[in-house]
Amino acid sequence: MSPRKSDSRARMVLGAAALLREYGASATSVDRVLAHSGAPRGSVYHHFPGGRAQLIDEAVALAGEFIAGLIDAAVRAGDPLAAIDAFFALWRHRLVDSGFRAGCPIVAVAVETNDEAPQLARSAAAVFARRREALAVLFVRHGLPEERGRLLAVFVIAAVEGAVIMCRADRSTAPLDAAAEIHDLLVHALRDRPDRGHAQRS
Amino acid sequence: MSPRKSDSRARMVLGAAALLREYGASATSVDRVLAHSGAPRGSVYHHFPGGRAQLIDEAVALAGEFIAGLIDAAVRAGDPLAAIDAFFALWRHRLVDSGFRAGCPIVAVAVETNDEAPQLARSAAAVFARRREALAVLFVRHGLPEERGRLLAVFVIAAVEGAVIMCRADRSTAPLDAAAEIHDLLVHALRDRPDRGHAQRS
DNA sequence: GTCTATACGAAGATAGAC
DNA sequence: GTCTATCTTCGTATAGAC
Repeated sequence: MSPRKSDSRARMVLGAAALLREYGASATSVDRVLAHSGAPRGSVYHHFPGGRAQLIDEAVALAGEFIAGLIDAAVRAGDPLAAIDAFFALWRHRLVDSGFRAGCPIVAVAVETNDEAPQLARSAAAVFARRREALAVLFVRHGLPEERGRLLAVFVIAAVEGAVIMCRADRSTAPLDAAAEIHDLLVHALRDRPDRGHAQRS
Repeated sequence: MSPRKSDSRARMVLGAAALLREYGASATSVDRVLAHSGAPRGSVYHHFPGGRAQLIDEAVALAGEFIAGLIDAAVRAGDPLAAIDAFFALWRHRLVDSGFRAGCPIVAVAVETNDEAPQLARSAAAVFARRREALAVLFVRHGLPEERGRLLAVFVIAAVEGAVIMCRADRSTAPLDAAAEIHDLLVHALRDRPDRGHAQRS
């Protein structure tokens, strides 16, 4: 768009993503993004005509694509179980490295979003959907039936996101470790067991 | 404490919990709680000397105990699997009834909490721990070994919380439905399969 | 693209009367 | 227990110069 690449614009989006992880969506104000990224105050609405909402939205898209891209790369590399392990390990390292202050920026936006900013909810939903699909491919490649792969992808994404939240609150990686351990058992069980009919729920 | 029971105080705590569910922690301002609960503005700091932080804290404790109490009641009633189904159903109904606006208030606080309000993180952690223990009892009663029951409790709580977040973003109960379906398979698998040694992760 | 200055609202919290 | 100011800080956003 611009005649030359803007450095401060990219730094603002990265800074916004970092603040989303550590402080949540509401606390990610324009002022704090500027302070964190060192970008100049005067050009905020030049780079982001949509104001703060646009900035957050781009940060969500960037952070979302980063994770989904990792999963895609793992699919191409061809070792599904190692890829899932890496997925758990990524969050574990982020938690520890940040002193248990960093969580998932997508979750932060999804939880704090309300009717006044519907676009942010849609962006968060798109990131979740993208991630689910990438992970489902991984499970199917690992030998699960397609339907089970999709269901399991939802379950695993949900469990990881929930575990990260609990890890932050507990200041411990124990919830994520427990989830990883159960996950191993789960994948083996779903691959080995025949698909019996299951009870219908109300 | 007071010579007679205060009505507006309880209404404020309930109102705060409702706002936490629908709008998140940062959006749960004292003003909004007052407007939502119809409580008088003048007595806020009489009832809550600790200010807004104390109000949120009590709302977290109240909402947390409500869910944990449901699980406890299910344990006493003696039908573990029905109890878990009810656990999933509770969230499903809350989502649908609120037009997919309501989430988990504990998650909201946990995600938005930062270093300036460390007590809130501790309160959220306590609620999660309480819920994990109640659910672990349920699984052990269902026939799982104690260690697996504890691990599975963490996993299921995490998956439900994560699924609720995704349901809100997607405006659909599909993630929660998928989690419930996988959960059935998981419980059966972990009860039936012998406890093999599993690979150590870094 | 970047600057300073400023308008405007909402938030938490306190003071002092009743 | 409840009322009505009021203080201060912080947030988004805009205006207009450079």
